[in-house]
Amino acid sequence: MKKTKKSKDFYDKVYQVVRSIPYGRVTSYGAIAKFIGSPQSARMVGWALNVSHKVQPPVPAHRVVNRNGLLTGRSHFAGNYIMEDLLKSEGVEVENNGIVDFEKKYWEPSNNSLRSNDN
DNA sequence: GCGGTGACGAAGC
DNA sequence: AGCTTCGCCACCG
Repeated sequence: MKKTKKSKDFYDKVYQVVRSIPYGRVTSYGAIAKFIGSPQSARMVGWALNVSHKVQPPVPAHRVVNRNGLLTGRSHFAGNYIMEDLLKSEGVEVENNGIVDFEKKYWEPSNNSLRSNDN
């Protein structure tokens, strides 16, 4: 009964990592892609997040921004304000479509964090 | 089955 | 320093 995971594995990993993002933290597509094993496949991460809205438990895609810290995918949410509003609600300051102190808020995916949240 | 596209990223110009 | 091209691979027509 092998199911030939194919790309499903990639998607699943993306969701796992994104869900593991701590409150008030953000990460980048490339970081997730790299963590998965395809550092150049950052686009696939974005595509995975594109369908993440129908995945459950819900994936906090608003915590995922590009490597610049810009909210590039905000227009893919229910509203253009959703992503920014959610981030602000979590204590992440957003200005000019970008995350303030992105380096401080930046969270890098790690296997340790997937098992238990102990930073 | 192929070409165009994409919530990215890095390199090239 | 800003724009363009390539790569990556899955999805859509």
